[in-house]
Amino acid sequence: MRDSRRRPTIADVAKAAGVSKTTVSRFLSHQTEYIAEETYRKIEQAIQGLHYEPSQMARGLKAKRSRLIGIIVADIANPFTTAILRGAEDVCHKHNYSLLVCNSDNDPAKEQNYIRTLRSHQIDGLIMHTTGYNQSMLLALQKEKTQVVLLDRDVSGMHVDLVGMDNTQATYDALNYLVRQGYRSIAYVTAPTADISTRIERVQAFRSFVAEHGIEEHSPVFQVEGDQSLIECMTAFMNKKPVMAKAVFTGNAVILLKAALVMQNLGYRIPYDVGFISFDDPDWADIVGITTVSQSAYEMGVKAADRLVARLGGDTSDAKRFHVAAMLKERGSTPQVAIGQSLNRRRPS
Amino acid sequence: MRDSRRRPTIADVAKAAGVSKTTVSRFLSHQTEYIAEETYRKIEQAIQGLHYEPSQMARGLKAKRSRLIGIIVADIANPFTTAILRGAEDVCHKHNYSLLVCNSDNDPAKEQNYIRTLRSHQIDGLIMHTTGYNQSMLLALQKEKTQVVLLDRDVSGMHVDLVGMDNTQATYDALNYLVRQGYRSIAYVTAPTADISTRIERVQAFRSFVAEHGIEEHSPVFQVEGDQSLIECMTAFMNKKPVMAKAVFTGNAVILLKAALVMQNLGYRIPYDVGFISFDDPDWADIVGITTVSQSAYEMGVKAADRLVARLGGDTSDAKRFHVAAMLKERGSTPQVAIGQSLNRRRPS
DNA sequence: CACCTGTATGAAATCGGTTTCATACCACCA
DNA sequence: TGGTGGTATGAAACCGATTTCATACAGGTG
Repeated sequence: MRDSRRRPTIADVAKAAGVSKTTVSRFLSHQTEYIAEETYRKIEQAIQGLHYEPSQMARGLKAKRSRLIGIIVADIANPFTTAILRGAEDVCHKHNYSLLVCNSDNDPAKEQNYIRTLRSHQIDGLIMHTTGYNQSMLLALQKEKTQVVLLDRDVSGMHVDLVGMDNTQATYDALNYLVRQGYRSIAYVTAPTADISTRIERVQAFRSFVAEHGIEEHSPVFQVEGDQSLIECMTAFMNKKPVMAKAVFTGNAVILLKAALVMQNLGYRIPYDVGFISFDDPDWADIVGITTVSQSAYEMGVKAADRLVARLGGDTSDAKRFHVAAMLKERGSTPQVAIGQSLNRRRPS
Repeated sequence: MRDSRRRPTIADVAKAAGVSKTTVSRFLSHQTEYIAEETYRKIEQAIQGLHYEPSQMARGLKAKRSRLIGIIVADIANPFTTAILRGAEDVCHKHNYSLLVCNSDNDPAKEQNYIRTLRSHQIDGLIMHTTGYNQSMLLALQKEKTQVVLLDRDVSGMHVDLVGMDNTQATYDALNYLVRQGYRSIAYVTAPTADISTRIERVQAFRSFVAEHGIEEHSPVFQVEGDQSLIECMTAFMNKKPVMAKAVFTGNAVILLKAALVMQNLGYRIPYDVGFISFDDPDWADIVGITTVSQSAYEMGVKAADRLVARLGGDTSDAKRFHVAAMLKERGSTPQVAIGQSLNRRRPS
């Protein structure tokens, strides 16, 4: 007599169906070629009757597959991350994988910790939105046949698929647009670049662009950490002479929000006193009217998970870089201004 | 000779340290009472040298604990959900649990599917932001000693901890505030209530309140599904005579955003033509200036995970309901208006 | 009839840990 | 000297699946 407080095992099913564990196992893994119809039905009934569900743990132990995919994201509060999660989750679910979600908070130590945990759970694959610091652990993971796909950010020395975007191109596109709109003093505001490839590439692109266009003197890069430094940077930027059409270009939606709030608190109005553009495209950009460089994060999550599932399915083609398209979404925060037009240019009466 | 492409096992460690698997296992589970200092050191070194990490799969198989906690959320794109995830993740990480995140999309069938999957992964506990329909499966899970904590939404007949808020009270607080501000025609806009307890409670509270205050005639409840029906509802509400101070009360941040956009597209301005208030408190409410009923979702996530961890730690006290405080955050979208004041009351020149 | 082949099934080993039970050693005591 | 008890360790069973290998039976062939 089985009691219902214990999960049924394959042995219970075997007994109920009057066959051996082996046969049940064959049924479970769809090796039905040599199973008699009669037997098949009996097993089917036993499983239904017992509400049997095979244990992934036991399964994975022998088969060395857990059907778990780990994903380490840098900041779970960021809408960019959320969209990625949704994309990855959709794909994983479709292929019967489950997602172990970890939030590194952009902290390399926490990230390392999570890599260990995920390894202990025998994840089949890992989607990595990395801080960029844990190269050696990732290489070791890879050597143990755990598939890795990098998302958005690169890790030097890793020869794996990467799904991201062309940051240099996107930065140039945004800046070209701003210049066309008449802005000649642009501040790029980002979290500290640290070892994060995306941020580094964007800052480099920004610096090249403003140098090429001769506006580097009025176009600073601010690496801000914490609210106080943001306030100081914004204040300094807005006070800098000579007054001319200024715009703030933020590196992601979290900073965008903070920067916009700071501006508001300092008494500046968007776009009357300062233009705004940002990487990422949070859903609220629509209602506030912020021009953005949208990188379909959902698509990135989908693509990364797709690549991982393909690798797990035996795809051994060369590691590749996949770029999702960046799209400039023009909204009210970057109106056309006369070149060199000064601050307070169109504040409504 | 072990090759580095195979993960080291406890047997490898035992061999390297010159002891038995048993002793290593004791070391791993901190039963160090009877381990000689010399032995302890040798094991420690072997583990370090091999980069050994015990397999949770193998561990869990015998010990019947996976150190996995499942969480099924209704909508991963909702900032409310994100905040919950962050809270739950923080707690789980602290207690060395990992989070299996599933997104039901408010679809009972998908939810059921996920419950099965999580069961197959032998989760130790489940945090459930439920569609409300899968009571029997949850009861079965519970019978198998999987701890369940409900989040935000109730499931009838389940005797487990629930972390949520006092929806009736919060609804009354918000409506009392609106009435004090002078609004007499309030539309409550929600996704279809279906079997979701939170939504049902709020709608009931809304109906009671408007009846008690004699404003039910001008205060409809809209259960909207899809953008088209939202447009129709908003149009009807704004056109309804007699014109008087109107406000829209949305059931969550996702609908808030949609409704606000619809209003904007219809040419109405917030708050000049219509007041806005909403449940949830997305980060962008600050910059747009939307008054909200904030229910610290992060705290809810933390509390739910805390309860679950406590239960897993052996807490067998009676199932309880935990209410996080709701807080009215007054912002620009609900200015004081003269009672009965009509539409377009303060549109700026 | 002996032999082979294809079909259908089961016994037992295995995965990497934990747990139970046994035991060897030493010190101490009567 | 023999018994007792605490310390330190290991052999083997076990968890619930998969996988390898063996085998029983039916029907066809020379």
